[in-house]
This record gives sequence, structure tokens and C-alpha cells, in this order.
Amino acid sequence: MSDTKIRNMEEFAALIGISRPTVSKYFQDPDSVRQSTRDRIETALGQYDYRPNIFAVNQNRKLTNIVGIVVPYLADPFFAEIARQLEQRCIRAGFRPALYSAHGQPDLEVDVLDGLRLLKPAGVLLAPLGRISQRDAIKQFCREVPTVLFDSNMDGIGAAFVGSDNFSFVSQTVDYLTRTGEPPCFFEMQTPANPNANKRRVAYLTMMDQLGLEPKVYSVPGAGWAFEEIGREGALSIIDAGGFSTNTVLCSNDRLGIGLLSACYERGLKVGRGEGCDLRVASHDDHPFSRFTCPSLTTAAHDYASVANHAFATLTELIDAGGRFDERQETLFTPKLILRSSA
Amino acid sequence: MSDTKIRNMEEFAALIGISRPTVSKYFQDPDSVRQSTRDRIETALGQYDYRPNIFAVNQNRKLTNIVGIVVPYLADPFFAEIARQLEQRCIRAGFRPALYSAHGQPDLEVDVLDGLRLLKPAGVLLAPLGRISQRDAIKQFCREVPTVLFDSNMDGIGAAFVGSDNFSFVSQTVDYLTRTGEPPCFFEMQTPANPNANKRRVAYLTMMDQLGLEPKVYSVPGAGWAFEEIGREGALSIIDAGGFSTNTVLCSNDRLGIGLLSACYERGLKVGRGEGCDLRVASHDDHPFSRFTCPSLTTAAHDYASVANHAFATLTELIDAGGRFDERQETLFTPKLILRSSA
DNA sequence: GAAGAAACTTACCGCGCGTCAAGAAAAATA
DNA sequence: TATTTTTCTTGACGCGCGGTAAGTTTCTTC
Repeated sequence: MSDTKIRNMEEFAALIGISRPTVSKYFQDPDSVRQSTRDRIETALGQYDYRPNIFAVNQNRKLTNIVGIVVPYLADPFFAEIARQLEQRCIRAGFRPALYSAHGQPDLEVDVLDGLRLLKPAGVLLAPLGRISQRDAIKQFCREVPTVLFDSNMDGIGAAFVGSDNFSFVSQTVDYLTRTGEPPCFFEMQTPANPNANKRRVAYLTMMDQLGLEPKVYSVPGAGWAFEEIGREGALSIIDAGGFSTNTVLCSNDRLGIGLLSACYERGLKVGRGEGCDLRVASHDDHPFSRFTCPSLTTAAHDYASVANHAFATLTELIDAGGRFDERQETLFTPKLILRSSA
Repeated sequence: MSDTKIRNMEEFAALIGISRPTVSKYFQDPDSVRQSTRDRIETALGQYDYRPNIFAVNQNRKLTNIVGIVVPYLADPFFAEIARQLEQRCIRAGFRPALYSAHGQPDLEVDVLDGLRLLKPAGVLLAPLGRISQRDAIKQFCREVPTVLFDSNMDGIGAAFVGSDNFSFVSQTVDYLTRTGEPPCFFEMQTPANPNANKRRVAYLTMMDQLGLEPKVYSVPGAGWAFEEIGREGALSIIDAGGFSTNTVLCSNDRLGIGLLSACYERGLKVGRGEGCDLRVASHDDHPFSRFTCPSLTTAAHDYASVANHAFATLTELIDAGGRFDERQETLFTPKLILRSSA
């Protein structure tokens, strides 16, 4: 590696005796130049430390090779995990991923999108906050930037949506629980941040109705993203007020479930499906930590890999199609029931 | 909000009857123009949807207002949390945070830094992978870009380091555990990814030596970032081989501890400090979920807020100082013992 | 070897903004 | 009002690259 400082493409081209336009062509598509010149450029790249100036490159492009990834709350391991998978797919496909979190705040979500728009990204993978999102701002953004929504759907917004089938989540867990013991009551947040929670409650009510069973929903107070704490506090109240109506609790999501397990432990309730257990607890999402809870959490798992794969594949399709689909696509993946020890 | 599309600063300036250089000055420092012109510009900004082109702006700057934040593994809630706090401080201070994860891979860490260098960031907050980092590449990066390391120190690299005092972590937990029961054995990974783990082991050995007690270290096999799984598997082996040498286990970090708790539960060992408990378990970090484990985990907590505050403050100092300190600064914050039910 | 195709070179403009110098206008001070 | 100071305008250049047109060289193909 030579120490010669190269200031721009002109200098780099001169150094290896090739014209700048040819070098420029190479950087946009290495296959677009003759093999021999490609070799010369690439050996030079090994010798000298030159890479095109990102800002200059992107200034003249209608679109950059940046792909935005926006999640509602990155400190939630579910989103961290899905973001991780999306990022790696972007990198492998030659895009530059730019990862953002709305930190649970609708105004920050808009700020993030505003900032992202300036980057002229080739496309954006967006998991919106949901219910509290500033709908119009997001809609406007999606009109201007090729966007695929994931995890949380918003009617008519974005060129496509990729997520998991909330009804299937609940139908599988309810089915399993009713087959193997008392029918479940449903444990959720009063004011859930995203629409999946509502769909899950509706699915629960529908399933119970279909089975001819009496539904019972516990909506515990609390807002924000501290789900475990909300679940824990809510469960403590319920337990202290006499407990749940059945010995089987189905949580809207794993993080609430983790809080519930914590409350049960604190109150000396034994959770599980074996002899001498007081409560069965099941949940949804397959949160990265749900297999390490005590007891390990029976849950229905997102197909993380498929969601990430398909979301990214849909985005590249969308980009190739010029940023527009004739029809909005919606893809739901079927979750998978994971039996562990809690139910 | 008018629908007139504004293509550049020239048009925007013309529209409000101000010269482009003046508008440019405004965007670099709103206070640098007369109040009356500032008002005219800002009312226009409310009416029309114009913002300077990021790429064009940054092309002519030696440094941008981008602050890079790099963590070794974003799906680890500890890093997600600290990254979240750093990001918000950047935003509040008017920087554009750019968040990256090395996904646990040293080569990706180098790629991330290479990509970051092209962005000409004002500064970078870097938590390196540690032991497996490509030291020379990181050193070179730090020479070129004002960088503050956090969480994981690397001798002589970066202008400053901000982290937690590993010795204090361990001295507090060991002290507490020995005062209140049997002295602890130490539970760790064989090949820890980052240097904090080694410091904690050394601190344990030192403390035990000072107290005149016999140390006992369990180094369980495993590499990578699936700490819970590694802790769980390792603990299962130990338990099945006859158990720990004392009834008190001190884990190198909370994620290993979570795995250990999971193993204990599975084998029917009751963890806690009360009557009828088989094992006391304590740990370090105050992982976001450690208060929801069963039982809740006694641990020593990072002072997240102080680390984030001071790391960011140090970076702004560094930037103001032109990217160089006379002397490398190291700041360690004292962790805080958090007593919960596991020990 | 000639003809045609492919790949290259040279020369130039444009992108949107930072920045500077000179001069004009406005505001503050005397 | 006259003078100084501050702020603004005009005009121009440069940043590093994308892109194009016309001409030249190199590689195919028969």
C-alpha cells in the first residue's frame, strides 16, 4: 500500500494511465470495462488507497445506493434482530444500509424520514410506529420514496407490506391451549403502540367465539415501550386482586409475557404445564430471549428469516420496477408454534 | 405549505428576494444573519418545502455534521440501549447520527469504519469488538477521524476512552457476596469477545486473593454473541457434573447469568438468597432485562446515562479541539450495586 | 488483412452548494 | 446629517464526480 495520497478520480486515473471516464465506468459497473483494464484498475486499487467521494458521486444521481431501514424502537430485541438481518442482506446485495430508530416517538419518526429523503435512498424498509404514527407524513414519504413496510401494516401506505399473520399467531396458540387444558384468557396492553396488538385481540375473540368459549381479555394500563414493566405491574395487580379467570394466560406478545412471568415468580405462582403448576402462560413473537425465561416461554414464532428475505426481495423488485407497483402487495408469513415449558 | 417545487438554494433565495450566499450563510449558522433576514428565511421555510442538498453541502466541507456510532453487536440490548442514548444526544446537539453494527464480525467492523471514513464524519463514537478487532485498521482509522472509544478500551487507540470500572464492578459484587454468604465462584466464557471480561476475571482473582479466599473460575466453552445459550449450556454441564464448588456464583455478565438462571430452572435448582434456595447468582452490567428474570438478578449496573453523556461530551470537546487531545483521556464510571432477589 | 464492433480517449458541461472579493445598501453611531 | 460599521448583493470559481459527443485505438470476425 503506497502512501501517495490520491485526491480524486482524475489523479487516480492518471496514475494508472487510464482516462477518468473509464475509471468512472468501472466504479459503476466493473463488468462494463474490458477485463484487462479492469485488472489494471483493481491492482491499482490494491496499491493505492482510493475510493470515490460519496458525496460527489451521489450529487449527480437521481438515486443513491443507500437503503434506509427504519424501526420504531431499536432497543427492542425483536426489532434489533430483524434490523440485523435486513442490514446484512442489504450489504450482500451491494447497498449501503442506513439504520434508524424512531425511539418510540412519532415526531422523531417523521424527522428520520425527512432526513432520509434528503439521502435520496434507492429504497426504504420501514416498520412504522403504527397507531401513533403521523399518517399523512408517512404517506407523503412513501409517495416520494420507494418504500416497503414491514412488521406493522398501514392501509394503503407504501408499495408493499411484509409481515406475519396475526390471526394465525393467535389461532395456533389458542388452538393448542384449548386442546391441552383450560381455554386461555388474553393478556394485553390497554393502549398498544402498534396495530398488530389489535389484530391479535380480535383474533382471540374470533377464535373463542368459533370454539364456543367465553373470552376474557385483561387490558392492563400503560403506554410506551417498556412492555416488560407494564406486563409485570399489570399482572401483579391482577394476581393480587384474585388472579386470572382461568389457569391459562395467552399474552399478546412475549415482552408482556416476560413481565407476566416475572410477576408470577414474585408472587410464588408456579408457571408450566406439569403437575403442581398454577398457571400456563403462552405468548407470541418468539422474542430472542423467550427461550431463556424461567420457565422457557411457549410462543408462536415470527419467521424472521422469511420476513427479512421477502421484505428485502420485494424492495429490490420495487427498485427495479422504478419505484412503483401496479398493485400494492401484501405478504403474510405463517408463524410457527414453539412448544416450551411455560404451557 | 405551497406546492411549488424548489430545486435548489438559488431558486429558494430568489423566491424570497435574498441572495444565495446569504441563504447559505443562514443554513450554516442562523445567527450569522440579521434578525430580519433570518425571519424572512424562516417564514419562507414554513411556506415552501426546501432543505439544502446534503451531498452538495458536504462535498465542499472538510468535515460534515455526521457523527458515527459504531457498536459490536446491536442485537445485544446493552448496546442497543447505549446506542439509543448516544443517538439522542447527537440529535439534540444538532448532529446527524449514523448508527452501525459490526454484527460481531471483525471484517465487517473494518468495512463499517472504511465506509464511515468516506462520510467525513465530524467524529465517531466507537465501541470496538475488542480482542478480535483488527487492531491496525482501527488504529489507522482513529488517526484519521476524531474518535472516542467507549465500553471497550484499546490501549493507545482513539483520543479518549469512556467506560465503566471493571474492577469496581467485581469488587462490589464479591464484597457483597462474601459479606452475606459463601464466597463466590466465577462463571465466564472461555474466549470472551471483549477485554472487559478478562479484566473482570483478573479483578475476581485479585479480590479473592485480598480476602484470603480460594478462587474458583468456571470458563465455559463457546464463542460469538449468543451469550445466553453459551451460559445455559455451560451451566447445564457443570450442574450435571456435580454442581458448582460453592452455593454462590458470580457471572462475568448478565447475559451469561440469564443463561445460567435458565439452566438452574431447568434442573430444578432454586436460585435466591432465602430459605430453601440452592444457589445465589449475581452478575454485572444491569442488562435491560435483568430485572425481569426469575428471580430478578442481583447485579452491578453500568451508569448508562453517565457513560453516554460523558462519551458524547468528550467527543464534542475533541471536535472543538480540532480532533486531537494533548493526552489520551480515560474516564471510568463507577458501577452501582443493585440488589435484587437472586443473591 | 480488411471490415466492423467494442472499448477507449479527449474535451466539455452540469450538479448544488461553499466561499471569496468587490461593491452597494442598510443599520448603528457620532 | 455625516460617518462608520454591519450586512447584504453580485459575480465568479472550485469541489469531485456523472454524463455525453466526437474521435481514436484495440479487439473480433471471416
